[in-house]
Amino acid sequence: MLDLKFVRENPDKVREAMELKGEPADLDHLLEYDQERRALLQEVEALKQLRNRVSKEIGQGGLRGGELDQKKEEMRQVSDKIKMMDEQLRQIEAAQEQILLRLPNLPDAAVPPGKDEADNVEVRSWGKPPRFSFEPLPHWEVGERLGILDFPRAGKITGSRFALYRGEGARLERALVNFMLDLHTREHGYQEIFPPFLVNAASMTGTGQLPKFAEDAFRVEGTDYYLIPTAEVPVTNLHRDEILEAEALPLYYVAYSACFRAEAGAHGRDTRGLIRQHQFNKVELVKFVKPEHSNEELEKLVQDAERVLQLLGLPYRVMLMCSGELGFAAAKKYDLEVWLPSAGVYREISSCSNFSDFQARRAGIRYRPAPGQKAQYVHTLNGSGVAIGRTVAAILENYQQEDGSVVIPEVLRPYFNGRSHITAP
RNA sequence: GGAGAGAUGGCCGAGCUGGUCGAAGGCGCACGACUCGAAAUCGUGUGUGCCCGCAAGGCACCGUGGGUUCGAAUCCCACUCUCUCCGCCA
Repeated sequence: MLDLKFVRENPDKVREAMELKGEPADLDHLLEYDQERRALLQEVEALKQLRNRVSKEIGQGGLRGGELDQKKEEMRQVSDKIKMMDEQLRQIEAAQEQILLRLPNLPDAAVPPGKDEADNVEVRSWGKPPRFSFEPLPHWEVGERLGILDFPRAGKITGSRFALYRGEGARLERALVNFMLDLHTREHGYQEIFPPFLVNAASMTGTGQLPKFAEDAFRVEGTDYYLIPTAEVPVTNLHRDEILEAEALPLYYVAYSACFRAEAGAHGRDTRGLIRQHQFNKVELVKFVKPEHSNEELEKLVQDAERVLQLLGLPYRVMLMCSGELGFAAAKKYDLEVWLPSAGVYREISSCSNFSDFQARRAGIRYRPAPGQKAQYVHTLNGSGVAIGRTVAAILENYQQEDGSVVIPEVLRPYFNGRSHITAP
């Protein structure tokens, strides 16, 4: 959320941001409501002042019979009027809030302007795509031949866009979760969190999923609970409505969670394999930092995510997202894209964003810069460290052998009793 | 699921027979005094948001939402959450 005062004073900047991001919102009405609200507020506050003053007079007991009754009657009418105006005010404020919650964050100055992924900028790449002496198969075929992925059964049990892992496949998924958690907690200084997978509407609003993207989330019928689309939601909201001590910053958290996405509007895209699922696993990195450090913290966050892919030996590139690809809440974002040999393309496997104070303002996450000073909003960041399902896909494809087996990356072998291959039973 | 207790400022905690309560007291914190310096001690100060604005000022907030009243932290109703006990249960 943007600061209303900032919006009022810099409507052009807000408009520019909406255009750059392709995230339109009703700024004109917001500004109208703002004017209306302030005028009404002055009126009603004058009435409240009057009521407070007269009520105090009455309380002091100086008034006698007729005069007392007259004042009470007057104030009764004033109160009625106040009640009406307060209700009006409440409606304006609610309408205003709805628009304000739909205004996108401003892009960071370093973000390249652009419309779609063609305008993203490659920052660096790592590793070389492997050469095959045979035609590499897509990961779902590798997995199905090995008997470790079973999409037909997942479809029977639940429906499309769900996966079932079996045997070494299930173990691979679990190994990756543990490997990533171990790496980030032991070597990168993150504290492990295991959060609830269901959150309330306030939390979804705090990180920006609501109100704008309600159709992307699964909601539990008859409740106020949503299945989390990412651990970012519970972990960022961990400090909702809190004032943190300056010495406590920066805070680094890492969390494994299942993630649930309705994938509304994704009909026909990535219908096969593990790339786009309604439920997938992810290890997420979340940071709370002082505003002046957020961009350097983003760089470190990206490197922490890259480390996962490097240790797994998976070729990838780092892309700086252009304004149009930034999304609603981010000020700056990098994607890590991993090489998928079967399609011959790089696919997103991690997304690392600096949200500046956008989420912090929504969620009321502040810190006190120095004792006695006014609390101000922290900056929040998060990034996948990394998505598990897509990592499985990348491993199956990059490490597949001509005989149908898959080499287990060395760092994962401790989780496989030292074994080096996944082979068909 | 049943019964009871509670929710107050950065934290703890009074107030809850309605007005003198934005709220005692303590802790914490800031500044000052004392000191070579520090601790201890003493003094002063210290919530948030909004409106107006040169300044002064005003309004709101005591879990949330309603109600009663000239006036509500205080009374009434509903809801949420926390704790205790009982039941059920992985």
